[in-house]
Amino acid sequence: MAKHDRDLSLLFHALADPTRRSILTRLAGTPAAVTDLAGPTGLRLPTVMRHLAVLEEAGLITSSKDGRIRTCAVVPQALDPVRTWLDEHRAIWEARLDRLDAFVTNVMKENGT
Amino acid sequence: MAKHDRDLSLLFHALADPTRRSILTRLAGTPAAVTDLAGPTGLRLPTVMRHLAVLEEAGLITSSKDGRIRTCAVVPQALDPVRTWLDEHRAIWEARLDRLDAFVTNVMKENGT
DNA sequence: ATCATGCTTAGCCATATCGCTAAGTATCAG
DNA sequence: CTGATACTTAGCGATATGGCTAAGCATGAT
Repeated sequence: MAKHDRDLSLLFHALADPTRRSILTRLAGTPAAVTDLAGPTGLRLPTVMRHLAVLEEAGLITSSKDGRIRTCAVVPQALDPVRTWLDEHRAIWEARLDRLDAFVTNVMKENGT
Repeated sequence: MAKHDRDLSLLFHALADPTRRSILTRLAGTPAAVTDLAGPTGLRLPTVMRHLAVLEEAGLITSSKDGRIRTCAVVPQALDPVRTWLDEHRAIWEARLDRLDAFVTNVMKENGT
């Protein structure tokens, strides 16, 4: 439970910036070099590097250097914890909405969670 | 597309803090008063108030005051934009993983999306 | 009227974030 | 070797964040 706290915080924080999200979107189709990623943002290279570092720390992207070119690529499974958190909470929230709190409690008992 | 940018940033930022996530979790089952929410965090009231303000600005909770007690409750649909963003990106990312980009494009055409 | 309770506001401090420039380092081309 | 390219590092400034205390205000109980 509390174990994933840091992961989640890093992930959510990484996703909280429009520039970083646009980088992720741009990176979705194909891996790209740092300069290619910087282009459309209109930001300077060091600034973009920082964003990439944040994304990499959160585990959302990987990068490797070939010659003088660093290529960045997306890490699809990285979003799993976010998705899990979302699913759990949506379940509880909607249960509350439908006034089925008891039901949820029951399901959780059945799952042994 | 760019229209939801601010919403998403506010949402992700609100979710990036462990204290705020714990408040949301605590609030999942039942609405609660500010003091009740502050208790388990070990933080002072003004600090908790700030967290609540962030959550409310992001649309994740609502609050109303009855007498001198402010009661906070979760807003379940608030997570929809997050879920949407996640779904879209997971689709693209996994497509890339499985090298089935063409297939996804196809499905999207069939769905008229 | 008085006091306790529950929230609210104002303001301080430390640290983090996001942008930048300037000056590196490391390839690759000629 | 020289120069261009592609990143990298160092460090600065403005603003935002997350915590606090102290003091204020409104309501409920006595």
